[in-house]
Order: sequence, then structure tokens, then C-alpha cells
Amino acid sequence: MDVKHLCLGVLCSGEASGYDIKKYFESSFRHFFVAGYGSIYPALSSLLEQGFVEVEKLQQERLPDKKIYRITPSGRDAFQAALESTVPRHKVRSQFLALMHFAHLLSPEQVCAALDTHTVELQALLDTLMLSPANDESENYGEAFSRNYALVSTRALLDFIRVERASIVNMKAESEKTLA
Amino acid sequence: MDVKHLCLGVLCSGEASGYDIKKYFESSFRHFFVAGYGSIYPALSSLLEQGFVEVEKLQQERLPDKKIYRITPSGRDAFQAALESTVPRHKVRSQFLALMHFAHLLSPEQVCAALDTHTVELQALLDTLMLSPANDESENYGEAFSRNYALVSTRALLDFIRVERASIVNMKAESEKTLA
DNA sequence: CACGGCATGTAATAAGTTACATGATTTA
DNA sequence: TAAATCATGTAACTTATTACATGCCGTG
Repeated sequence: MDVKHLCLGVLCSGEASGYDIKKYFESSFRHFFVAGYGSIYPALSSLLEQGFVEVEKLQQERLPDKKIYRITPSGRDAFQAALESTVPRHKVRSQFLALMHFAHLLSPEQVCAALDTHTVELQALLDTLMLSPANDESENYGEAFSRNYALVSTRALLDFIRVERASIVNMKAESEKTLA
Repeated sequence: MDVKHLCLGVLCSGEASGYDIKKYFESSFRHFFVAGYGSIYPALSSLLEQGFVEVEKLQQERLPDKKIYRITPSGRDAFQAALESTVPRHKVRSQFLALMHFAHLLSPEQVCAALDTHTVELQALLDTLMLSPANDESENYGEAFSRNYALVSTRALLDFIRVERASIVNMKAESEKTLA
């Protein structure tokens, strides 16, 4: 399950351009896979070479040609096979938590700044997660599961951070009181 | 904050061999950064070249020489600088959620299998998270934060999956009843 | 006697990120 | 008029993963 397979997954439910696919990644895959144009366009070229997608070029007035991709039967087979052989890994790479692990080497201000940056990101993710099913009335069970999984985790974490941040601010105030 | 910086971070609290560092990654970084020997050994060689660590070779009887790494003052400075300039990113790459997103293309058995595999992994992580502070009586605030962050999320997710799995099994039983 | 733990490393490969490169249209 | 959206792509770089390569020691 890499960028290529996820592109096939998107194309399973209808034709789209690279640009459209990126938008789909942002609205529906954001909580488990982030990819930019630098990954998506090469992936589509490669899928085309392998015969898993077809392309139709649409000329546009004064804009670059739009390329509409469509999945082929062999692309569908490949995607199904990929799904069935995917090992359900789940990886987290967090510089935020790495930073927090070494919080004792940072000032309370730096720690709070990191907390706030992360909170903004989590909140943005939460907003996306709550917005996305509105686009499409008929959300699959699986899509709902995936979205709710992220929702559950994000909400719990936002609460956790809120509490912890308050306790840092408190500790700081206490220590300043002692000094005075 | 990559493998190199995290190695420096480990060495900040005392000397260690590559093997020791790997164990530290497994017990304390597991929830936010996974690295194997294939990343750690090259990282240490590179840190040595840059003068951020020193090494002492200990001959062992009939075992390969053990190399004990120690952080240098310039290594400490580099680590501090890295901490202060780290942007607190947090990335999730989940083949598990990708699979679930396309659950409608899989059989209920395949979905349950994915759910179970993921549950086992989450449970293993939970066990590690609950075990690790016992090693070291004096856990820093930041270490506790990082660990509890993962704990909060993991517990919430295990509960979520438990409920969802039951509902899949139910749906399946219902549809079988209807067929009979 | 087999398996897990101790102990180190290299080389090839895969994968994705970042920066570069271009440019019109619409909206605030 | 500045910014966001539409629209595509390449090339260099960084990074980590996987498999390979070796071999002793202690425990069950």
C-alpha cells in the first residue's frame, strides 16, 4: 500500500486528474497517508506504464492540458491483489513526541510552543475529519471506520494536551511564586 | 530529529553500545520512532566522523568487540541545537487504515483478520508503555508526557476497535440469518 | 540441540521529500 | 494587487528498509 496503490484506490470510484487525486488524499487519506504532487504525478506515470490506468488529455484554454486518468480492468485486479496481500502496519513518526521526550532540555516556553503547534495541527485534522463525510452522502462502512478511528484518537489527544499544558503553566507559576 | 539525533539523545544520559541504543529505542522510543540496526549502526559511524561521539573498544572473549559510545561536548551542543530547531511534526503512515478505508472490497473475515492483527500490535505497544517506567525510577516530566500521550491514544483505540469488531461480527450474523 | 540473546556491520534497494520550473484565472 | 486555485511535471537528495554476513553463549 504505497502512493501508487492509493491512487488506484481513488480511481476505483471514478476518473480523476492528478490534481483531483491530491485533493482526495487531503480530504480522505490525510489521517493515514500524506502525499504531495512530487509523489502522485510520478506514481500516475508509473501506473500508466504498467497499464493499470488509461489517460485522456483534455485541452484547456491557456491552462496546461488536464489529464483524466481512468483505471483499467488489470488495474482493478492489481488493486484487489494489493489489498488482499497488505500487512496492516501502522507507523508513527513523531518529532513532536521526540521533542517532548527531551522536554527537560527545553524551556517551558519552548515546550508550550511545541504543544501549541501540535494542537493546531490536531485541530486542523479534526476539522477535516468532521467535514469530509458531508461531501459524499454514501460513506462506506470502511471509510467511516477509518475516519472515526482517527477522530477517537485525535479527540482523546486534544483533551490530554489541554490538561497537560495547564499543568505546565501551573508549575511555572508556582516556581515563579517561590522565587518571589 | 532523525536516527542520528535520537542516538545523541540516548547518549546524553550515559554511554552505550549500538546494541544498547537499539534496546533503548525499543523500550522508550517505540511509540514515536522505530529504527533497526541498519539505521543505528550507520548513524553512529556518521556521528563519530562528525566528532559528536567518541568510542571505546572493549575486547570481549570470543564475541565481537563491543564499542561503547560517549557523547562529546560538541555532540551535546549539536543535540541541543537540533532540539531547539525541531519543528514538532507528527506523521502517521497506516496501511491498516488504508486497508480499512477499502473494507467494502474485502470479506468480513479479511477485515476481522486485519482488526485482530492491529489489536495485537496495539496491545504489545500498550504493554511496553506500561512496563518501561519501571526500569528507571526517575522518569522525567517529558518522558512521562510522551509515554502517556501514546497510552491515552492506544487505550482509546483498543476500545474503539473492540466495539467496531463486535458490530461487524453482528452484521455478519444478521445477514446469515436473513439468508437462512 | 535449538532458540533467543549478545554483538557488529554492509550493500542494494525502495520510497518519498524538497526544490525547482511555469503560468493563467479567480477572488478578496 | 496579492493570494489562492487550477494544473503539470522533473531531478536531486535524503532516508530508511531489507537482506545479507558472522558467530559465541546460556537456557530449557
